[in-house]
Amino acid sequence: MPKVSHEYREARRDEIARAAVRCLERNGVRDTSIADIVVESGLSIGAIYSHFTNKAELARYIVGRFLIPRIDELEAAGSRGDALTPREILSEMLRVFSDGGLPAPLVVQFWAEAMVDAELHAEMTRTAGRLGASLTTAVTPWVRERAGDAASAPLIAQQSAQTARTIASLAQGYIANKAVFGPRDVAEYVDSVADAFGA
Amino acid sequence: MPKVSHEYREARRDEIARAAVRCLERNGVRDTSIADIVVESGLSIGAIYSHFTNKAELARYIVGRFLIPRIDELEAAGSRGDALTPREILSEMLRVFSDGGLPAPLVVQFWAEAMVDAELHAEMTRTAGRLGASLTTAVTPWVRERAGDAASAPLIAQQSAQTARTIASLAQGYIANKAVFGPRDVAEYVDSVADAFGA
DNA sequence: ACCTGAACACCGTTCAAGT
DNA sequence: ACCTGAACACCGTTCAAGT
Repeated sequence: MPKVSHEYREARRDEIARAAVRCLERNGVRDTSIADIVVESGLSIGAIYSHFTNKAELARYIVGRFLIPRIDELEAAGSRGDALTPREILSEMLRVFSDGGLPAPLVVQFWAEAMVDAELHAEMTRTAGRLGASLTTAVTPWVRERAGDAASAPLIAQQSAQTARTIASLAQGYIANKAVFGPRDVAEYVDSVADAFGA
Repeated sequence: MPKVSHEYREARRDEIARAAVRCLERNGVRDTSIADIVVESGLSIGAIYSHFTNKAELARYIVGRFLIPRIDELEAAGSRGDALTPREILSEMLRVFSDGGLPAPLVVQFWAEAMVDAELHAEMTRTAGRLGASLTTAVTPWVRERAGDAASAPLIAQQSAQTARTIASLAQGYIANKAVFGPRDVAEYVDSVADAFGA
């Protein structure tokens, strides 16, 4: 396969995906039709269907294309930092998700789509698995420090995974709450969690 | 308006709503059509449209009908209890949302619908407002106790509202996480939050 | 007043035909 | 190979007509 052709194809897919995201931000998942994306992109129905087998695959591409770089940022932040606390990891994660990321209502709509589209659910589980691994890695030093020398490696691994899932939950809680009730300062949220659930 | 007629009408709406919920639990919001509800209920298209102006109003009715009793339960629990901690309030709230309530994936799908349907969003904001008020009431004694005698009433009210929003966020986080990644024990989640964010 | 179901506008997707 | 757009099956909703 010639390289130029591959690059052209990727560029075309990106062009379509970016047009789709503009529609999604304007009207939400439910109210953007293929016809809207046709108009926004200036292409034709057939052109879109020659690059994506269906609307769900386009959604999957968008999730991968726009979310994975953010996960990479988080992973980088996690691996360069040393013994970050869950609070710091959550703050970092929400920073990644809030400024310039996909808008919160759109993230919630993707969750909902994933409940219904098995392929999208698989794609999300895959990306979320990477995210979970990053979070687990990032939180392990903190867990080890608190557990003391007596703790076995499997115990630390299990506790790290559990804490990572909790951090992911709190991030999801922030996003869902923001989507339904409007914006909230990240620092205020994290402080409030610590304040209400501390000790 | 004669009472029997009103009761008949309410019963009919309930019959339709229950048939709809059976479809929703089986196939999700996106994959249940009016035609499905027609089959499930044994009625006709027109019968449904003579009781609900459209699909969104049916969704709104379902939210009100099935969620409000749960909120009332929570309110009752909050007002009979004295100085519950945020942990206890969150546990109580999740208990209400988990056993026998609407399944988590369905709740997420309703959030997504609300992003797109203004009327449903208004209905959700209204029910969520009541929930927020209940949570605020429930958490106020705890906030007051911690603040000490020096704290002014407006400060306590503001902090109670803030804590209530945080509890709601954590509940949403639990629901979203459960919907995407599968079930998790409520007590384990709450303990893990306290453990990771304590002190 | 409640209900019926054919009809309508619109949706995602396909596919024969063009370049 | 990429693209076109008419055609198709299906969706939510309407409405003239029945009881």
